[in-house]
Amino acid sequence: MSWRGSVWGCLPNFYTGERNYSHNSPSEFYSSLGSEGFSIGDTSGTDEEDTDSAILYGTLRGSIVGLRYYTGVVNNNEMVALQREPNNPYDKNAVKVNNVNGDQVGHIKKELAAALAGIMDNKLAVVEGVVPYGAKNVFTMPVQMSFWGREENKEAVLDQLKMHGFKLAPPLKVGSEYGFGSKWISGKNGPTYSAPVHAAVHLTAEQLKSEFDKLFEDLKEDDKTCEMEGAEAVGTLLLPHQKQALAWMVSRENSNDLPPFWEERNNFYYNILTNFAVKERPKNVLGGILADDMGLGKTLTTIALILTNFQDGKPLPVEKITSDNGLLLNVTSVFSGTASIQSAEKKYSEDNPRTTLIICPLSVLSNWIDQFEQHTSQDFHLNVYIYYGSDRNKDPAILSDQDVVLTTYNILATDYGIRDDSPLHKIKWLRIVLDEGHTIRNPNAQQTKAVLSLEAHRRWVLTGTPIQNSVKDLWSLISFLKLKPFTDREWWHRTIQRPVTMGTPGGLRRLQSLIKSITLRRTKTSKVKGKPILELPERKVLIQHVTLTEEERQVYQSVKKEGKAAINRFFSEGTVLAHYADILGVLLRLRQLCCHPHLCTNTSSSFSAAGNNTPEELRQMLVTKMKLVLSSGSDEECAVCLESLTLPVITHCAHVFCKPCIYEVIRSEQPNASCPLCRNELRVEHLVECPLEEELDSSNGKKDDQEWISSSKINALMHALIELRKENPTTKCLVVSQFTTFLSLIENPLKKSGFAFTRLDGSMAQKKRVEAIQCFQSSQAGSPTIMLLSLKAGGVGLNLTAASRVFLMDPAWNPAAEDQCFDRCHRLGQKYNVIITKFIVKDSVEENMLKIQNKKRELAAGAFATKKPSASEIKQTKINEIKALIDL
DNA sequence: ACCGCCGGGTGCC
DNA sequence: ACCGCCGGGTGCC
Repeated sequence: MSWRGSVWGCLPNFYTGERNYSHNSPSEFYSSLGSEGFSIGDTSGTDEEDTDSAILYGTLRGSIVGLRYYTGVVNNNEMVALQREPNNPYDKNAVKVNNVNGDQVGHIKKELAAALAGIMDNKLAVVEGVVPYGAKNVFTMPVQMSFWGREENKEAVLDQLKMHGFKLAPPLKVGSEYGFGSKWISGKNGPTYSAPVHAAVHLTAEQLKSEFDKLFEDLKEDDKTCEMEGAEAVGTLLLPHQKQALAWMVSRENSNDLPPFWEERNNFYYNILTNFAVKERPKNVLGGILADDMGLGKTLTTIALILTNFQDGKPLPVEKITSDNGLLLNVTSVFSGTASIQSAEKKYSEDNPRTTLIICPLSVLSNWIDQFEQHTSQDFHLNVYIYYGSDRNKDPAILSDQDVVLTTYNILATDYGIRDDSPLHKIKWLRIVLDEGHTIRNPNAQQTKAVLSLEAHRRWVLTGTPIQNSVKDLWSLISFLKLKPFTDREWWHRTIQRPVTMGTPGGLRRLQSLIKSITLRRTKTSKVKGKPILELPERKVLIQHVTLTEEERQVYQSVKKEGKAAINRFFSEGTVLAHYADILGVLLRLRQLCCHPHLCTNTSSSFSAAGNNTPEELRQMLVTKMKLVLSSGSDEECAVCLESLTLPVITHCAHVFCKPCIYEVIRSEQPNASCPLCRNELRVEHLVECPLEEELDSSNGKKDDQEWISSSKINALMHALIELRKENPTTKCLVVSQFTTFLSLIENPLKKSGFAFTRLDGSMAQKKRVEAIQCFQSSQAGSPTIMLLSLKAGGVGLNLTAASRVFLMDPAWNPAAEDQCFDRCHRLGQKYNVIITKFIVKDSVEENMLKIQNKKRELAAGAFATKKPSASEIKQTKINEIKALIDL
C-alpha cells in the first residue's frame, strides 16, 4: 500500500506555505510551561536509591515560624514538607516549610534550622514533618519531625543534633509519620484508625510479591463490566471485553468523581492521606491505566475511545466522503484536513484541543498505523500525523490541527533534550496515550522527564506489565496521571511507597485502592460472562541439541581456549571491568561459532590494545568496542538510568552509557567526575558517540566473497523444515536469530530447497517491514511459509500469528526477550498449537546460557521490592554470568 | 541607677 | 503575640 510512504514523507510538502498559523506561538507556550518543565538541574536525582533502605532514627518537636508572611495553610495532623533554602539572604541555614499543595507555610525556627541544615545538605537524613495542630495558629505552629536515613548515618545525625542542643525522641509507636492517623487525630478531622502495635512489619520479598500480584488480580471481579458499542467511525466489531474497556474508558474521561483519597467535608475537600484540605475541588484524572495483558486489544480499544469519545462526550463527526475518489481520500486522510481545518478552527482551541498524542516504542509504531487504517471506517476523516523521522514537521500549529499525532518515546526525549525545539511540549493535548507505559518507569530517565512535562486534559497509560519489580516503578505512571498529591515524589513516598515497602499495616490496601480506582486490568485468563476472554492454543517449548562437527568443534575450542586465557588474565590483573567489551566479544564469537563459522569474522582480537595509539585510532577502537557491546545481544543497560541505551556514548575507559545520563553525571560531579563503573577520570571531551548505526550487527558485511557452506545448526534447521513441509506444506514458521548475518546465511539453503520466505530485521525501513509482515500473514497460496526474524525486531505489538512453529536458532541472554518473541505468534488470532524449537549446541556456551536463563527466571519470579541493585552490582552479576558462561 | 521596674514598640528566615 | 524581647523612661514612701 503506497499511502504509507506518503505518511512518512509528504506532510511537510503538503503544508508548505499554505497558511499562516498566527495563534499559539511557541513563546506563549513556553512561558506557560514555566522554567520547571525545562530545568536541567535535577534536585531529585542522585540518591533516591537509598530511600527504600531508610530507617527511622527518631522524632523531634520543633516550631514553624513566620506564618504571617505566607499563604500556605495547614490543618491539624497535616503533613508538611521541609525544604532547605540555602540562598535565603537572612540565614544560609534556612529551612522552609511547605504544605502538601506546595504553598509555603513558614520557616523552621532558626536555632533548629541551624541543626537541620548540615544534616539535610549532606543528605544524612530525610526530615519529614507533621503539624499536630496548625489550623488556628497565626504566628507559629509546632511541627513533629521524623528523621529517616541509612543505618550508618544515624550516629552522625544524632551528633549533629546534639551539637546544637537537640535530642531525638524514640520513634513513636503510633505511625503518625506514615500518615496513618495518629493520636492527634480527633473525630472531626478524619476517620479513626486503630493504632498498629508495631510501627512497621516487614514482609518478606516473597510475601510482598504475592500481595502485589493479588493487587492486580483482585481488580477483575468488580463492576467494570458495563459494555459500550464503538461509534460508527470504528470500522471493526469489538469483542465483549473490549466493549467493557471502552465503556470504562469513556466513563473515566467524562467522569466528575473525586480522585482517590479525597472526600468532601463541609465545603472543603480533604485528602485523607495527608490531611490536606482545599476549597477548590481537586481534579480527578480523566483517564487511567489500561493494564490488559498483551493481545487483548489495547490498541483497538484506544482507537475506539478516540473515535467514540472524540469531543464533549460525542463521537468523531461524520463527514461522509462524497467525491468519487473517496477511498483515496480516506487513505490519504492523514493530510486531508485543509478544508475541515478552516471551519474547525473555531471549534478547537488551546482550551479545547482536538488532538490525541500517542507515544509508543518505535517497535509498535507501524502497528498503530496499521490498526488506525484497519479500524477506522472508510467514511470518516481521521487526521493522523506520524511525528517521526528527521523530516518531522515541528510546527505546533499543524500538529495541534491533527486528530492524532503518533510519536515515539525517543523522538519525544530527543526533542525535549534540545530544549527550545520540542513542539510536542508547546501544545496542550486533548489526550495523551502512553503505549507500553512502563517505558517511563525510571523517574530519572530522559524519556520520563520528557513525558512528565507534557500537558493534556485526558491521560492514558497502556501497559501489559503494570508493575515489573516494585512499587517504585509506579510513581512515574501515577505522576503522569497528575493525581494529587502523588505528582510530588515526597507525598508518593510518604503515603504509599514507604508504607508498602515497610509493610505498614494497611499500606498495601491503600495502594490497592489507588490502583483499583484508576486501572482496568484483565489477563488472558479473565472471563466475560463466564467465558474466557480468549482461548489461546497450547504453547510448547522443545530444546533440540545440536552436535558440532569435528571441524566446527576444533575452531570453537581454539577460540574458547584463547578467549578463556585472555579473560583469566583480566581476572588476575583485576581489569575485568576495563575489558568488559572485550569479554563480551569473546562470548559473542563463541555464540556465533555455535551457529556458523562465517559469523565469526572479527577474530582480530581488540585486546591487542593500548600503547601509543593516535587519537583517531583510539576513537576507532572505542567505536568498535561500543558496537561490540551494543551488538552483543547481552541486553546492555546504561548503568546510570538502568534502562536500555539511548544515544549511546563510550568513555575512554570503555564503558557505555546514555549520552544524557553520563552528561548529567559529569555535570553533577564537576570539576572532577569519575566513571560510575570504574571510577576512572571522566571528561565530556573524551566521550565518543556511536556513529549513526548503519548496521549494528558486528558480524555484518557482505561476505559474498566467501563460498557458502552449511553448519550443523543450519542442517538441523533444514532437516526440521523439510520434515515439517512433508507433514503439512502450509504450516508457517518463524526462524529467529540474534544474528542477521546468520539469517542471511540461512536464506541460501531455503532457496535451494524451494521454500518461499520473507524476512524481518531491525535494519529494514518501516515500509519494508510492513510489507514483510503483511506478506507473511497472508494466507494466499504461494505466500511465504517462513519468516527469517531477528530476535528483537519489532516489539510486543508485532503480530505474526500466521506462524505456528518457531525455530530459535540461538539462545538469548534474557529469557524475557525470547518469551516476547514467542508471543508474537502465540497471541490473539493464533489458531493452532504453537511449537517452539530451541537449537542448543551441546557442550557449549549455549548450554551455559540456558542455565543462566533459568536463574533469571527464578529471580524474576521470586524477587519483588527487594532493593534495586546498584550500577556496580549489576556489573558484578554480569561478571558472575561471564564466569559461568565460559566455565571459569 | 554600673540597678529594678514600667509600659510601649515590636515580631521569620 | 493573652507571649518574649528590646531599649527608653524613670526612680522612696
